[in-house]
Amino acid sequence: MRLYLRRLASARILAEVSKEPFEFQAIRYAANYAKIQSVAELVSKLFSPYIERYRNEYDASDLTPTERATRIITEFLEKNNSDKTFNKKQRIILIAADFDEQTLSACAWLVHNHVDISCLQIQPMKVENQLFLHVNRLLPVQKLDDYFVEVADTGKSLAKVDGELKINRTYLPRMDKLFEWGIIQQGDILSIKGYKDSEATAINPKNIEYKGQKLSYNQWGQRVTGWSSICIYQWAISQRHGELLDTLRKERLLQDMNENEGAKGEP
DNA sequence: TAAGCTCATCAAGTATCCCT
DNA sequence: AGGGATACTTGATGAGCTTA
Repeated sequence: MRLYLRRLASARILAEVSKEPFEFQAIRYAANYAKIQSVAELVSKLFSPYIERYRNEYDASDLTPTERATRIITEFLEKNNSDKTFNKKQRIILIAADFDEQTLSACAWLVHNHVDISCLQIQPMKVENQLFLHVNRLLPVQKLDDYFVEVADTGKSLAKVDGELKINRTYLPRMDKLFEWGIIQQGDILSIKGYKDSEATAINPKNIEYKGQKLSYNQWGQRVTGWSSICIYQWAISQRHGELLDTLRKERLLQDMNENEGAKGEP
């Protein structure tokens, strides 16, 4: 944490020295780092020089900075089960004691245009002899809708049986929501798990192009597998993410749930 | 024997048509 | 235009099968 705060301070100083607003600096960093494709590239361009420079922060050992950097990153990715999704998506989180109106306005516009950027206000607090950090998420704003528990969130939906409402099935987000969340984008390549030559290009939430033909997602899945029916989310893999759509939407739901709980738990 | 996988079934959602 | 009936599409579910 200490190291992190010092880096934050460095970034702030850098922003002040360069006279560049720090939100734009963050975007520039995200865009630059988005080009990094592999752990080796990350190690050689960033982490190894960092270890070389701040050698005293690490325990003495026989490892070279490159070996040490590679080991740290690989262990981190394995521990977080992220080795297959390494640097597939960039997220910008701006943290400061306060934000000026121009920064908030620029970030709000980016959020509105589906850029994954958040503004967190962090203020240290002292209550009696204890120190706390008060974290307040300023952007994206918490919508009233986010506090409603939807049918999908409960994991079950209601169905009419013999004139009575009964809980009978789960209802998970569908293609339109996956597009809205950016999990699938126009032009993304999808394939069916275990089926060669099943690659197709996403057109919109309704259609996908497969071998020059515009089909629904289900039609595509049925055609590739030869089955009479398919739950496409459990079979379609996004090449960009390297994961099943079902996994991706569940991860997103979990992330939303955690963020909501975090926001509700704030003082 | 438990866990995971496959795939058909069928309820729910959506689109279209037709009647008023 | 509105609403009811019908057809079509979607996808959660669970039975049966396979694997460890």
